[in-house]
Amino acid sequence: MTTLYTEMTSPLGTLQLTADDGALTGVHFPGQKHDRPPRPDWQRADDEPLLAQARAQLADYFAGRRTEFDLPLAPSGTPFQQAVWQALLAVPFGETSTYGAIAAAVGRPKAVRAVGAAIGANPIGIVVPCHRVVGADGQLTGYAGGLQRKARLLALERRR
Amino acid sequence: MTTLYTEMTSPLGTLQLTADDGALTGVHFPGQKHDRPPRPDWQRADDEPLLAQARAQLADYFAGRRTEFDLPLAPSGTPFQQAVWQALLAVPFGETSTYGAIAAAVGRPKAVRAVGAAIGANPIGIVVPCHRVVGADGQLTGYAGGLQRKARLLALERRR
DNA sequence: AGATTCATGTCCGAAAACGGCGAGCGGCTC
DNA sequence: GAGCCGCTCGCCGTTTTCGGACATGAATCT
Repeated sequence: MTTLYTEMTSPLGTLQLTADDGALTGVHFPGQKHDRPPRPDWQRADDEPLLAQARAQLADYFAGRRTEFDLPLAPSGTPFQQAVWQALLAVPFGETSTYGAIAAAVGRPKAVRAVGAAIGANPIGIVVPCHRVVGADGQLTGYAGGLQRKARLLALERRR
Repeated sequence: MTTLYTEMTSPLGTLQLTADDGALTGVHFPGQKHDRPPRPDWQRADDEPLLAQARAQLADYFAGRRTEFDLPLAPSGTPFQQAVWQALLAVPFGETSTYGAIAAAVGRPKAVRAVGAAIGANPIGIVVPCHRVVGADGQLTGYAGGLQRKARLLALERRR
């Protein structure tokens, strides 16, 4: 049950990918909020099949050649968070949703702020498209990697 | 890093021994305060060398044939608790100490009640002789396994 | 229109409560 | 007086509880 990780460069900066037990568990910009700095008991594994595959799909995404990811995911979090992240996966490339819509989707229409917090804690950036959630009035309210990056991701998806 | 455990019968009731990674981590009377009920991810291992050895030494102790234990111990706790439990090991068979004396021994002469709490949380009963600590006036103030058992342990040690 | 209120899960820090104590003090007995 | 309770209060690490801050938004009130 060792944790494996690798890194890659993207138009938005370095990305760190983490995998546990055959499933992707993290995609972070180093230094972002809630990031997971590599620990000594982790093992760097650039050539591990899953990590290599993830890196390739992300590269394709940034190059505009891919709109969906096909990877085994295993983010760790509370049941509520799991539900929220699951709901995020249903927001398609190029579209956006709102915190209220996600809250409704998980059956807690009033837990809007809680949804905000859960989305903020999303450990698998980009692949779990937390950047596609905006305020009810369309405003980009926040992003763990910085609003700048959120805007550029949305622009990238709009461009197609 | 799997947890192994076994059981044995003693004059004071059933004892449950737990071991992790080559060292003893617990000796409990099932049902006592702060006990650790076996979990599904534990593995019963009556014949594991360390556990068998511990069982034998405890049997000798109850039979009056042994006054000291020789086992690798690894109780898990806070630094303060570790210090207190370490100090307990210095109280010899047949003698008693007081909460105040232990407090002084760990360099916190005034942390008497804290010492009481730490001793109460001792995960390795009998082997780490928390039963040898009594009140300043000689009163048996408490024991996770019940005062009854504390009294009988002290009687056993006095008998020799 | 703008300001205020409230609902809601999780994390985090602060604050309070809780003990397997023991010294000190005031009253009581003889 | 000299002991002997018995009460009160300070001590301190750990655990539990509590209060706020958050990647919000609909409804209600000026």
